[in-house]
Amino acid sequence: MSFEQLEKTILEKINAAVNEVLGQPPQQLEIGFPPDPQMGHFAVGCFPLAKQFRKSPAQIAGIIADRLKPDAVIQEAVAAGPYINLKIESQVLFGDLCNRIIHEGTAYGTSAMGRGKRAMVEYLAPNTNKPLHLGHLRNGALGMSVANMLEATGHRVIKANLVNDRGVHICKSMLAWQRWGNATTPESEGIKGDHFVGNFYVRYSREAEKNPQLENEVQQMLQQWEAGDPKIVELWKMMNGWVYDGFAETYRRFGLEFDVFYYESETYKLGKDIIQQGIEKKVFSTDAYGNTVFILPEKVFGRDKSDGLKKVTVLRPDGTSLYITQDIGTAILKITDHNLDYSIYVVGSEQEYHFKCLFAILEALGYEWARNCYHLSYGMVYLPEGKMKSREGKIVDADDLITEMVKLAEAEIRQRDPQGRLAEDEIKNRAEVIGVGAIKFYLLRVRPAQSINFDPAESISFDGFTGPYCQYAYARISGILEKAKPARQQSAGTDYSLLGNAEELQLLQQLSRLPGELKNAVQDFNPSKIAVYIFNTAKAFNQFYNKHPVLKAENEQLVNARLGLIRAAAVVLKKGLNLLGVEVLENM
RNA sequence: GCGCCUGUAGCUCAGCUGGAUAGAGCAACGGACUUCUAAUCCGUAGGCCGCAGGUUCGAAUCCUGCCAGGCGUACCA
Repeated sequence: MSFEQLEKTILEKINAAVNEVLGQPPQQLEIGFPPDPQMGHFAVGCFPLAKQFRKSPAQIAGIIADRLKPDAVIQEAVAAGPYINLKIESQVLFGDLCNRIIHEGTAYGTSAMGRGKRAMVEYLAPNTNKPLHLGHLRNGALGMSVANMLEATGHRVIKANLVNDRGVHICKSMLAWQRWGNATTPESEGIKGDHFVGNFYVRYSREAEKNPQLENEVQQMLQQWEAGDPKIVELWKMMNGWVYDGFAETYRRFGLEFDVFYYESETYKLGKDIIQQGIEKKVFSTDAYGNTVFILPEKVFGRDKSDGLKKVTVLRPDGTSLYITQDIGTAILKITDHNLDYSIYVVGSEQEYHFKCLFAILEALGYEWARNCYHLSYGMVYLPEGKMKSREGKIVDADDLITEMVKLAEAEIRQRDPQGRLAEDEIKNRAEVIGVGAIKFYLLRVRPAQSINFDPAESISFDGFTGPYCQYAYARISGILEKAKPARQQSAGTDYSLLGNAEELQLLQQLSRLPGELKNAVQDFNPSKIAVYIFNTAKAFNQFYNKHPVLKAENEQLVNARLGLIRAAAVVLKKGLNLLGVEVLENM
């Protein structure tokens, strides 16, 4: 019997009891957990029945609890105020769930709710004039995690990266290299390509302060690029190539994957024809300045400062396009390229208004799927000194941060291995998994809408509510299972009725929650729910671990039962961490 | 001005589709390693859940108003 079936069985028994004692079946009751597992394994609040039977919830709970006699499933039913607390026979409670989790393995918790649905997760959207920073890491961690969660719920997921590879800012680093680069390359200087190019972007900003004339040169360069000037295009290709090499390294290291790349150099002219069609369909109009505009529906957007209807410009009078123009085109391109059911944009909260407008326009143009476009908005990452600004150098570089965290993890590993028994590459590998895991967990543990005040001291912690804490719980279990092997394989004859102490119950209850937690998390694109859940599960295991021996339990039957429990816990921890994009280690 | 987000322990945050005494981590203090990995565990201390009303048997949670902070507010991306 699965947990869901178990809950259903319990409700059926209660329904039957109510019908017998009170003369009619009850309205919909919900099953939950008592605050303390010692009180019972499940709880049912009787509030909805108060009106139906004109008795206080406590009275009703008492009547029902008296009627529920112990049987093969229910061990005990006790009324506690308005609640009925139920204890379940251990073999049923533990055995069924542990067997199921061990049997299903990584499939545990997954569902088919998205079967047949195709979802695109667009995330990261870097600029090719500078390296990635902490904000990109939050975006990347969110994007990967949401993609993982969608996959785990049966969706076919396409991960897309919309690369901002053109525009004045790109020309700035190009111009700087042209003037002061002396034909150097990332190879010749031994610098990662994106950093190499980023240095020229910074150089430009410095020089432009002294020499305003540079601004004109950049504009001129942009025009040459748009005109397809072979020399400029070649320079652009070469420098972007350097950047992509650099990005690829960071993607690999941080575990970011993409199925499709869209480049703005290829999409920036999209959307214009759609605007033309929209004009014919009278979706767009021309304003007093000659702009082609979309009038935003008052019901949703309200009115502007001077009490007029709000509008958004989609084409300038000279016919040139805007950010939103190409986004309209790209949105349509994505759908036609990949036959999508859902389109998810992982973009910072400062662009909420933009996406609200974009989706409204798409809907007005008659695209039904516009309702299945979601802006996964997330809060900013603030540094102790304030908002990150790359031009002022107030920034946390992604590569630097990763390297720093990995270094700290490495130091920690060496400290635990004073005799130097570990091989160098083993140390390096562990440090990488722990360091990267710590960053991802740190960025995902708060809900997306929350802005993050980046606290270096807190972010480098490996204790408490952190990735390494959860990884450590997994590694501990692996250690035990390793020692138990090969003598004991989980057998169908494991006697789970021996389990039932407070820590075992707490752990089991945690394990039962994964399917529900995943469903909740994916519904509002919120990986923090998984992070919190996995932390609580790791904690439940650690509490159990500290109080009860597994391999040295009183007798062989108990050893086997506890092995089954922690084997199931390992499955859940690994699954949950993987959903966050965090890897696990067998040893730490 | 308007829109969205945020306000919970010294700090960082869970909880927000209303239900049992408001939780966790960090920091502080005190304990537990001859026992399966102490990146762990246990304990102590710490709260007008921004303020004021309202709805309800019941409000951190829902509604209204106010206060404070962040982000945005077409013709940048």
